[in-house]
Amino acid sequence: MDDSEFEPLLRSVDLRVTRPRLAVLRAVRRHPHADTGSVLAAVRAEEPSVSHQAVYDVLGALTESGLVRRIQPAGSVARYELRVGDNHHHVVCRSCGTVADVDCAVGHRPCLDASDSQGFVIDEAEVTYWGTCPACSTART
Amino acid sequence: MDDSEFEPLLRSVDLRVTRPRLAVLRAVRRHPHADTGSVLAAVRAEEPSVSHQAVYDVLGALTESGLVRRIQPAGSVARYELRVGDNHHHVVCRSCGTVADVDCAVGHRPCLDASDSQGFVIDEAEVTYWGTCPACSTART
DNA sequence: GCGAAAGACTTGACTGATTCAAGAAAGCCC
DNA sequence: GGGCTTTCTTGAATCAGTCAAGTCTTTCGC
Repeated sequence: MDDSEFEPLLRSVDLRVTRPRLAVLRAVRRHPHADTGSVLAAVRAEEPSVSHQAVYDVLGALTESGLVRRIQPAGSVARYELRVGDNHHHVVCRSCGTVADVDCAVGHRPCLDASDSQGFVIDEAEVTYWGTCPACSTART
Repeated sequence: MDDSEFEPLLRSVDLRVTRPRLAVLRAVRRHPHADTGSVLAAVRAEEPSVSHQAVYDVLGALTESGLVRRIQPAGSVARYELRVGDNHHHVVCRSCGTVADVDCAVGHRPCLDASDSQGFVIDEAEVTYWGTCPACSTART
């Protein structure tokens, strides 16, 4: 409900402050790992006239500027979360697709030094853990 | 061209040996990291009458049985490679989407022990490196 | 080898996330 | 407040992937 932090955030990356953008940021903060559809629904709860295209545009702009982080586990649509400074990773449930945050076991950037990078200039190492969430583990028993 | 190895492979996982399946396996071996469309094209080069649905079905079956591995970096369609025993990872070019193999820096399963797994039962840790491939690095200069 | 049962393939339609394009509206600097 | 630029709305299109129904193959017992 407190947008005071989002406004300067947007300005800091040279993005104009608009109602749709603030609404998207709020939605992403309240629903971590939400997909575009969920963000759209959350945004419309407070700003009914926002178009789905606007949400795509905004999420794209925020991702490009680094304010939000886009993740897309195999078999899933794109999901978004507020970019926080830490380099955390994600666990994805193979059964229901739920995503949860996981701090990296290694204190610092994990495995960032590939032994043989094939000449690629690597700038990020993304780790995705796959498994079964508590709910699905129980259900399967 | 030597299918002698694929036939027992299919039987070992209780899959019937069919022309489409052998063709898909050959295609995946010859084109590592190929997407479904490329696999379809390669398959049709030798088996013109194979339907696109068959390729989806076959890739699904092979993935499920563990003979091939499906990877899907964010923003990319699904890509496939022959499952080899090693636990290698991938570098993806942010610019052109090219995928290359990378041996893991850590000798064994990297980061598989998440510090806090949120109650998830984790069975795999997937690492994706993001960066710029040699060709795109050069082009951008 | 032969025939039945199960599994796999073909055909054709459909879904749903994401993107493209053109014009209207709003934010920002002076 | 005026005007330029960016952003948003509207509406259509694309494209990977999926669904469904019916036909053909592979397998396996005899």
